Amino acid sequence: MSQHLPTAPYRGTRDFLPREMSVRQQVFHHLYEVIERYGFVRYDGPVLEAAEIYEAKSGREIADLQLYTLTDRGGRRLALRPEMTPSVARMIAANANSLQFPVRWYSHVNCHRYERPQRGRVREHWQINVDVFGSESPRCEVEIFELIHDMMASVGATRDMYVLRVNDRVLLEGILTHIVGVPAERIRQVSAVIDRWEKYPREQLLADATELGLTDAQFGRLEDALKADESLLANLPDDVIERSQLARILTGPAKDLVTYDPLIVRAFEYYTSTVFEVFDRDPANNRSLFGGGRYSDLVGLFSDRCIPGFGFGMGDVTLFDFLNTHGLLPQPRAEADIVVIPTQDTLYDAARAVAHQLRQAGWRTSLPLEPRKLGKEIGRADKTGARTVVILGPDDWSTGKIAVRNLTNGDQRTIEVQKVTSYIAELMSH
RNA sequence: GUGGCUGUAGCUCAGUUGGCAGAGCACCGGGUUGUGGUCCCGGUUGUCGUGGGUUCAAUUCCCAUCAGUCACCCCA
Repeated sequence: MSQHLPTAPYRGTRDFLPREMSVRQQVFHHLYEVIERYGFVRYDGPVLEAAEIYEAKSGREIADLQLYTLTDRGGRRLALRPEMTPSVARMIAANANSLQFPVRWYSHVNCHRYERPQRGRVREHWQINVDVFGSESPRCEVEIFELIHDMMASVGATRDMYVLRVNDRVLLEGILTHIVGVPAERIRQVSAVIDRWEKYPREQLLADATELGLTDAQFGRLEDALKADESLLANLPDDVIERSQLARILTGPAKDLVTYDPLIVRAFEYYTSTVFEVFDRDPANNRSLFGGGRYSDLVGLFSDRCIPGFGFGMGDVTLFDFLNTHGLLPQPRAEADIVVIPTQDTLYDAARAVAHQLRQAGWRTSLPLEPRKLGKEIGRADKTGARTVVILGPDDWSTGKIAVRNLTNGDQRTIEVQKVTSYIAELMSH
């Protein structure tokens, strides 16, 4: 009685078999292409980092509860990266003296968080990270927002399927300070209440606010402020508006890229002004798809230089839920375009030569590895998705000919072997 | 970390007044020797998630545990 190891992947992690991988590759290929079209260049980095880089700025929840940590043989405390932003900030700091700012960088990496798996959330996810470093200009925001819409369009999404909700912590702070009258030391806690605004009943929010020292009148002003549109910004002092990149966007021609929403807060502590989240409009995925923001100080963890960053992370789990919900997932790609089948084992080397010719011409071509009856082999070729089979039989071959069968419509023609690539090119073109 | 639901062949599932397990699909082979997608025939596959308990006997009842799933917390 043998005891085998489990075949299931570790909880919250996923195997990607070729069929799923094909779908993923197609989707990500579209995204990479759009990102690179904006002039972003790809980087990568280690999955292990010093645990400290997350404990400083990522937020208590992540550092205390969701970090995979380990101690190496030298006693160093390490963590599996739960997100990429601290890593890229580290790389920027390390290479700041040789980079020409601003830089546009992107990556696609796996990140780990120790969480309880459920819809939209696993323990290892694959996240695309897109960041601009070295510019305070609101043009960073505009460029990234435009990029996001292009990325969504590239995978088939239309603007009615999702919404890009944007806020600015500078504006939020201004509202809390100057309109609601929240003391500076309570801003963060009140922000956390706002983060939960859409999920909690009003009584709960009121109770939380009261506990933080807000009067009923203040809570009323908070409610009104959070319901208001961008006209509210007129009530804020000039110096607050001055410090906000978003305020300038909301009054300019790029305004229609985003929806201003004072409820967007985000948990990462390192965000300093603009914050945004993309939401699926379908109620089946009632959570944010992905998001990002502006962080002025993160590079400062590693260096005296102050290099601002602005960017976002897009995780695969929520993205694929979105694509699935909207029927936007592509079909897996066929394993091969063409299968070359010898009807007798003695014709294997001849088939190999024909296959080689087709591969030289760029076709994905496979040969059976085990001898089988022709009918079986054609059936197998069909199931793998090949649209064409080339059949080598002794009679045809002795006169320099082969049979080419179109599996889509069953048409078959016997042609001279020298013409195989041009004939198939013609066949595949429609 | 908290709570609800679920756990039988590779997949989707059926299977109780407790008696040593089934279907469809998939996979493999055959229906005469070089022609698939339909049809017919045959075959492989399960410690009934795991460990205990009750019982003459448990897939079926009880407990625990693990896993999946949904919600909460939080977030991507």
